[in-house]
Amino acid sequence: MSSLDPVIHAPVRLQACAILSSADEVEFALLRDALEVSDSVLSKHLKQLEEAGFVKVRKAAANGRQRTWLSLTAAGSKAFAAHVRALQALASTALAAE
Amino acid sequence: MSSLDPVIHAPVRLQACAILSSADEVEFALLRDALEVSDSVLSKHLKQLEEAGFVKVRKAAANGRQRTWLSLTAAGSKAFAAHVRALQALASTALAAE
DNA sequence: GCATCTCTTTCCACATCGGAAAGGGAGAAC
DNA sequence: GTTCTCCCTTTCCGATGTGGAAAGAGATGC
Repeated sequence: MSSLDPVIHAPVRLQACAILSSADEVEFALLRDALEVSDSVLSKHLKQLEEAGFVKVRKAAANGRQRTWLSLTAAGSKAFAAHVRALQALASTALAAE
Repeated sequence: MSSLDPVIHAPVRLQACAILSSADEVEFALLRDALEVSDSVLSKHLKQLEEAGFVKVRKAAANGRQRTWLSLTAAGSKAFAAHVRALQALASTALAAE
């Protein structure tokens, strides 16, 4: 019945996708702080999203330090949007009773 | 950061709450079929919701067979509504970028 | 009694998760 | 040019969650 993608549904990744969908690119450290997770935890979640083809990783050995920039792929945006729609469908089922 | 309740967020329980919130009472078998899970799986998820104070179980040894009726408690409705609001907040963050 | 229906509980194997710590890899410092 | 530091990655670990199968339990119906 459900079209809830488990790769996206996990709280950390769901919120990561929401943040990523709100900007072209987001820095690793910014995402880590926003989600309030450790480096390793974020890295592991991003790996899952990347392996699912939802996130693109860009390493920029930019001015001085190296930084990692994350963004949703087209497939990622699409999957996230579908996920949100599925959640909204759930919620509207609920709201219909009020 | 997140106000996503893990007891509610798990897909099976999230959908169970959505269904329960759309009716006064729902029969065990109907919920099981709607969620497409086995008896044991539904029973275990309901137990978690019950222990969290979100679901009330009513056993009706009614006409012939015994039936189990489920409903959200006031706390359950409140928690589910809060959860939906948290999800909507996430989604709106995302939509702001479009 | 004995079977039947309707859950509930137990057992088990497996996946997921987070934290700590060790491991790179790329510049910066000296 | 070796060492240091920064910025992630990966590994290791224990804890938790999940589903399926099967046994159990409680209330009828025969």
